[in-house]
Amino acid sequence: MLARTLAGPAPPLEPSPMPERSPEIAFDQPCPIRDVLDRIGDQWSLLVLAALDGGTLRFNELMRAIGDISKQMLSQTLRRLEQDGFVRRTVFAEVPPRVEYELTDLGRSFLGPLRQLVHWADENHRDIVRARRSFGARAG
Amino acid sequence: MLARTLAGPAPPLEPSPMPERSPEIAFDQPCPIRDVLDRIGDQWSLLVLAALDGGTLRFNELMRAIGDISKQMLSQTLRRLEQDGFVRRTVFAEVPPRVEYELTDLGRSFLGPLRQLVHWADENHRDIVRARRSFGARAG
DNA sequence: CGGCATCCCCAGGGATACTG
DNA sequence: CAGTATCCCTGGGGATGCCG
Repeated sequence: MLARTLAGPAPPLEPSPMPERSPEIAFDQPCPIRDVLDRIGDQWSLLVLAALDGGTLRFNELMRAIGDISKQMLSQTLRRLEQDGFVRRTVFAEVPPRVEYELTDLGRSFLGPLRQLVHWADENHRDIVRARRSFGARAG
Repeated sequence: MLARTLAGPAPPLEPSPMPERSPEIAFDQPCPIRDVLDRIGDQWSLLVLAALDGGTLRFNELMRAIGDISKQMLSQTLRRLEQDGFVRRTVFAEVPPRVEYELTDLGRSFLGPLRQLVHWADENHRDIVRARRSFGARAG
């Protein structure tokens, strides 16, 4: 299946007609990209990462910052991000309890490519909306 | 909600509490990024785009290329990508019917940022897997 | 061949209540 | 405050069949 293609070695910025396959790569997940995208591709992970880009936040601060996320989802999302090494969780032995979340180096390094994507989205959103409209005009 | 932050030109490094919603912000989608991500963030869009990076393909060729996608999902994914202007669909009046899919300029331009992300995923996948394992060691 | 329509199932996720 | 446990329901998406 094509999943392998996405996992190719280096992303040539030049248009390369032949995507090379690396036959020997097969760890836990068949495709690193699918693996990564399955995580950050969910409804909330990117929002959480973006929120933490501003600095350390506590659980409820994150809830308020994102606004429309449930406790359960925030909790689950944070655990996964922590698990994958994007986020560091620090518990303070206080009363009432305090837990702080912050980006790790890995998490911060991810924001680079992410910003590229965000930038592209910003730049091209108008075109997309326009395409969508004109498509709506042609079809129903 | 935080969605706006992702759409901003430059993410504010100051922790800016935005507890209130902006009721007036409502184009088609509240946030370009959410809008774009909701599309390409699904299970299949990126795979389709990657497949078409190699060149024009027909419907069944795409099915075979991706391998584990159903007709319905491929059809739906292609329609959305076409709708958003990433993909061009060409129907040939032949018997049997022939339909070809190819990337538009917009679609191709998107592969730039995408490759950055792919590159990052490739580079850091090992670290992620490692983090995941060590987390599994600490917790259950 | 290239799809849309239909059926059907189950897991993702919201709401709520409870705990440390 | 910072979660976990439980319930419940919706809709995403697979399988299949039909049509141009």
